[in-house]
Amino acid sequence: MSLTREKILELGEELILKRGYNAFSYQDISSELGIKNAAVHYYFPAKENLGTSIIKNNILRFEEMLDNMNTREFDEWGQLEAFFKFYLKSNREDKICILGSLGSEFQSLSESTKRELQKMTGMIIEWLSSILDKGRNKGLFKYIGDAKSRALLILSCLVAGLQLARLMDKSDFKAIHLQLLDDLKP
Amino acid sequence: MSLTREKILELGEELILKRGYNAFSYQDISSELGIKNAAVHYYFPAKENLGTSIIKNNILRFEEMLDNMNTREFDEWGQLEAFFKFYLKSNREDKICILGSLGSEFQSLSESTKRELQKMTGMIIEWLSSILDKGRNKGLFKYIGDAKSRALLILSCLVAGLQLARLMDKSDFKAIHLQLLDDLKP
DNA sequence: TTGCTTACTTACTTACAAGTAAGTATCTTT
DNA sequence: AAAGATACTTACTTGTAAGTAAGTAAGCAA
Repeated sequence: MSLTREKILELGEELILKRGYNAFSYQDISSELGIKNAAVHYYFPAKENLGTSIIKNNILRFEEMLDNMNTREFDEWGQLEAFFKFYLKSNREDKICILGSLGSEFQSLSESTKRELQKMTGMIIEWLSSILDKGRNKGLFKYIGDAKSRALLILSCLVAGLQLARLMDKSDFKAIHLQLLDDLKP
Repeated sequence: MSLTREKILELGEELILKRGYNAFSYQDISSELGIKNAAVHYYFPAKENLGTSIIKNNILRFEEMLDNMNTREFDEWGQLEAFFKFYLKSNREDKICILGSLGSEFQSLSESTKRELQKMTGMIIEWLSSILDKGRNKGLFKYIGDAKSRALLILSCLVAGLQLARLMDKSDFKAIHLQLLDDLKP
């Protein structure tokens, strides 16, 4: 794997999370990395290829996180906290979540980028639903309604929590985070 | 007040809510309205003026909604439902909320647009906190924690609920909406 | 009736974003 | 040693976004 390619992916992701997909250009990437515009096109012929690859990368990292939690035998609280930790880090770094960033510009994305984003969102919701379901069955969590609705609600809180906290006050995310935890406690 | 100016504001808002601030141009507006590019610049010299004016307009409409609810003496449930109704309508129209749309591209906005967005968000959170507080004191609502944290959590659910529902399935927003209501019932 | 304001249009500039075609240096394989 | 393949650069094209300067037609006001 090429180091330059990885740097482009990393910086592209950072730009999406900080400024938004339509607010950055290949020039932003090439000048920051000290390469030429065409070098970015060499790895990602069109911007939609870069966008789609960044999501695929996120899917891979999500799957790695799940594998890691499985091998280390995290219980449902542990898994939820690991997931939350990811958002707490984003909050510290003034980044939002990729679902919220690309979701807000959804209609302006290419079909392949849209599909990849839907795939990733679907995976997260499914995983979150399953651990909420298992955790409640074990008596670890308490909540009203079905697991999928609760997963949608919690994920929404995290996604827009980052957006609102970046806009208003970083500490607002901590408040949301604590409320989410308290609400789930039996 | 000019009709053209109002049409530009309306269409500009729709474009922000459907595609995103950085994904539309003055050309999109002028061609749709059958006017020239420069006519849009006549009312809004720079794009940031348009962005800021759209938010100011939203603040006005929010204040009108509050006035209306006050004169009609809505109780706290009624006020909350009126607010939710706004989001349900956006969901039907495949629009997201202006807070989430501009919030996701926050770092790319001009200082005046940022300030206006912060003002609007602050007003909404303050209002939501106050009715959650009053409603709980009257025994209408039940929730854990302080009113402001609860307001942040509920607003986050609405904001990202629209984003996720547009991305995945429109009916997902209904699920989130019902959960929010159930969670507040005493 | 002259002049001022409003609401635009015409015609342009500047800049930048996206993308491409062709060339080149280096390493790698046959 | 010749022929790819890899990883770029040089130099360009095309399109579009943002913005502006100057002009104009219509209405209204003194």
